[in-house]
Amino acid sequence: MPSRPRQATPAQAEFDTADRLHSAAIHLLRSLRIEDRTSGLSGPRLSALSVIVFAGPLPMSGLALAEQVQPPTITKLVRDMEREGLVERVRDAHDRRVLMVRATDRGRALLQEGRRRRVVRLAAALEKLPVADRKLLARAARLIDRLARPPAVGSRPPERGEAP
Amino acid sequence: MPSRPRQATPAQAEFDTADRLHSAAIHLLRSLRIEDRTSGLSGPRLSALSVIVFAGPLPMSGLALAEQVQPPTITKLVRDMEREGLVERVRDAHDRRVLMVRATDRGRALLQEGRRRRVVRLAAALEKLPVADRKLLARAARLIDRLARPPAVGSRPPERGEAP
DNA sequence: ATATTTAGTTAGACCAGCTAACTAATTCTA
DNA sequence: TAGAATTAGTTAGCTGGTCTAACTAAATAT
Repeated sequence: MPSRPRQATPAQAEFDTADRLHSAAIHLLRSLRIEDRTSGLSGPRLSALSVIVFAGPLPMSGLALAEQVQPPTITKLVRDMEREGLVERVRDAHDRRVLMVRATDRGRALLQEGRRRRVVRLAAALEKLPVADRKLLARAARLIDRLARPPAVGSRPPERGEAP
Repeated sequence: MPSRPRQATPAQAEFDTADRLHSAAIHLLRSLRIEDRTSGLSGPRLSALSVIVFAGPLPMSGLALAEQVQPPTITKLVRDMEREGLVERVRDAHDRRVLMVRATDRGRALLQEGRRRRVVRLAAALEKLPVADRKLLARAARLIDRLARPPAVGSRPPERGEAP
């Protein structure tokens, strides 16, 4: 979609790259979403469950922060996942306002499976690429994720269980 | 969120990369979506409008194909964008079943502006990266987009205005 | 002339996100 | 220490994007 008429804007190259990344992300997620119906785990759920499993039990607010969404979004997400037995909410003893979320065994198991399903097609496509391209994408993935969390840059104390 | 226990699976490295790309795409789009409210153009709209502008007037079905979504999704998307004066639908004279979609001047103008808005934060972040990283991301964006359109691979003739 | 195929829409569902307004628990302060 | 302010989370209600199933209308094939 890019390849628009060049104008003498500063940072035109960066703009184009940003634009292409944007499109690529949309198309990537759309193509992955095909697997949702069978796996029962959408992208956002998979992503949240992943945080819950690997960043240990954490408060609702922590999850909202990690996922970069507003609290009500997390309320709904966790409520639905709780209904399906993937996570549990436990009232914190020290501060009875906070609810700690943790994964159930079933949640842990489904994370593996769901992730495999959702990502397997992409992984298969990756296998067909030349080694250099695969390496490039591995590095790019890390870069993008760092780039995509601008409010956090340098300002958010690392969450429990988060890589330093 | 990856960094899971290594198992001796074939293609473990590709799986991890795919997983990371998945997360990165989710977080990227979430971070970009913040600009939506001000621009009036969400990701999907921006993406569709971009196709309409640069791939010229095209039938609804062509847009659905390009965007990799089902026809009803396009019906709604285009209907809403038409309401806002961004695109028009014209009955094709030769085959009166098909509706050609084309951008209005207003649509064209808003595309520029909306894209700028939505992507400007990311572009700014890119500018702060070392040159090598920027180049890497530019290449990665193209790779990802190609990867993410598996049904089209090799089968779709390049659209007008699309880089060859 | 009818049957089949194709393009698009409508209806109805679901999920993910938001803001605004609320409750309950905690902490601050006068 | 009583009341005010803050914090954690929920509820209600909206928008948007996506899907499938069932439909209409036009074109094509038998």
